[in-house]
Amino acid sequence: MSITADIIRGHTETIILASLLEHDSYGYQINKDILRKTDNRYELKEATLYTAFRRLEQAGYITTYWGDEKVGARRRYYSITQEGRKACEQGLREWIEAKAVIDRLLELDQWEVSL
Amino acid sequence: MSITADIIRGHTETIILASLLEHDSYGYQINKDILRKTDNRYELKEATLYTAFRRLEQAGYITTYWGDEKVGARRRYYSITQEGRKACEQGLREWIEAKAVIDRLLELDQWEVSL
DNA sequence: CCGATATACCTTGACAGGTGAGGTATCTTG
DNA sequence: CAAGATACCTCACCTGTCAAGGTATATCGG
Repeated sequence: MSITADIIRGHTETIILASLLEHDSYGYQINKDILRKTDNRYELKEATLYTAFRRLEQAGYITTYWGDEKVGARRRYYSITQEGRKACEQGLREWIEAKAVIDRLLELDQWEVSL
Repeated sequence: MSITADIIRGHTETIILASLLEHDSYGYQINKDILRKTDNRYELKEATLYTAFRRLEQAGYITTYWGDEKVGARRRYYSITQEGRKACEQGLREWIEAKAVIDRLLELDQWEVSL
């Protein structure tokens, strides 16, 4: 896990929201999805994940319900709300903007050859 | 200033180091440069800037000296060290990596059409 | 059957970086 | 002479991350 936390910090919520866009999911699964999508390069810490869920719920961006597993550990599912979709889109916009700004500031073109 | 702090958080030090790559500079100037480079979209808060300088100095990434202005307010200049250059390059690598990871997680391609 | 591992959830306290609010001093310009 | 720009700085507070701890169930090899 070479990616330092502070680099990702602030994107956590958008990442979680984005993972709920297509279908409801639960904590463990969301994290495994992240791991898979990034070819094992990144994974949220559990504490980070669950505190983010609480924030998102409080903000009205997600709702939650318990799954009815007959077998195995119980699962708490999360569902993105309409407001959550808006927030996700907003987060994405901010990401695109931030990316442009940081790229500009790090003057990527200066280095690209040698990296 | 639409870019939220947490999005930039963690890049501050790399941004400052990058601004010192070509020539020494001082706090106020560095911030104005950032403002100019980003077309007034982004600017570091002064408190953020100066605390970052202290960290960078402590880490041995920059050295500092007072300018000999005959007129106007005094300026404290900063100079990037060899280690600072390495750290900057490392920060840039991390940025490139993080960018790829976040892009993947936000599945940018899903949206790009509508954004 | 027992230990290890995977699945699945959760909380707490500590820590680090960002920042609002406050301060100092000099120079320019109307 | 007041206002604003230049230029520096610190402190206390806030927020997100995370190590460390906890709970419970299922599977699988030996």
